[in-house]
Amino acid sequence: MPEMPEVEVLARRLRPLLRGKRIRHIDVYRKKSLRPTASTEFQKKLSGATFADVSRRGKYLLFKLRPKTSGKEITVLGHLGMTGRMFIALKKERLPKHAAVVFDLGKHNFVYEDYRYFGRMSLDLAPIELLGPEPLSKEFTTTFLATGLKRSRQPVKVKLLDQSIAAGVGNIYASEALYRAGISPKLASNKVTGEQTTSLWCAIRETLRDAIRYGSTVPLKSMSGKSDTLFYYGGDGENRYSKRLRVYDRAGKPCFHCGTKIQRIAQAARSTFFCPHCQAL
DNA sequence: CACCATGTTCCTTG
DNA sequence: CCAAGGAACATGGT
Repeated sequence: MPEMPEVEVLARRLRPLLRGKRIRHIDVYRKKSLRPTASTEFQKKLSGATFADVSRRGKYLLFKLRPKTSGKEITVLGHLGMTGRMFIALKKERLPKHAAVVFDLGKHNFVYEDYRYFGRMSLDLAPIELLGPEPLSKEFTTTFLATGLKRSRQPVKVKLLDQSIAAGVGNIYASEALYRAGISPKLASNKVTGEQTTSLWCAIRETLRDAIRYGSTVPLKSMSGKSDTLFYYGGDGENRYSKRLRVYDRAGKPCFHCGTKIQRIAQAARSTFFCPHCQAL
């Protein structure tokens, strides 16, 4: 689920569903999913609190809550890792096998589940201090991007995953943005020209904006077919969105622009997809 | 058994 | 001090 557009769509979906809901009780099935916060502290601080807002920063979700007794607002940070999901379900519905934390909201549960447990929910806000600007905000300028790229010899695809460059860009959209910009993922960051920086800047923003729009218009369905898991992810499908991802997970398939076979390579132990013709070095 | 998977952090090496 | 590479975290699917 979890790159910036997916998290943004999730935040938008959760916001109206959680606002005003009071937490009766919290079940912690996986204490490590709250690291570094202790489960006792988490439960004590949040039991009786009311959700006031849900927002996003990079790939992190921010839950704002009003405490039970008057006091200052509480912020809970959420991260979905690779496989995290969050959704609202009727209490009578069976919990998923890998439910990590479940908030009792009365008639409904707010469920955080994550079968690989790379994600987390915590009261520690330190992670967001290290993030670079939001790529769709005015703080993210071509100059900022150029400066970030200039002092690295890493391949530009690898550098795009650095959250201090543009918060929220992940492995899928890094490949997608480079394809749109016509830049080889292997090009060293400090060799990216000024002109290329500008097209990359545009491509990052277009790619993310399009992905948010896609997620905002497509019905988010569950994999189980039961409750709405508020989940979306997927490459080529049979539906009208089949061209949403242009290179990611399309190794061996023809480039939509020139027909050349899309290539998959490994960079920093992660897959990169690109068109060797449209993104020549 | 092998290799792959939307992410981050820690440890080592240079 | 920093940049870069690799492993670890954990549970699957193919």
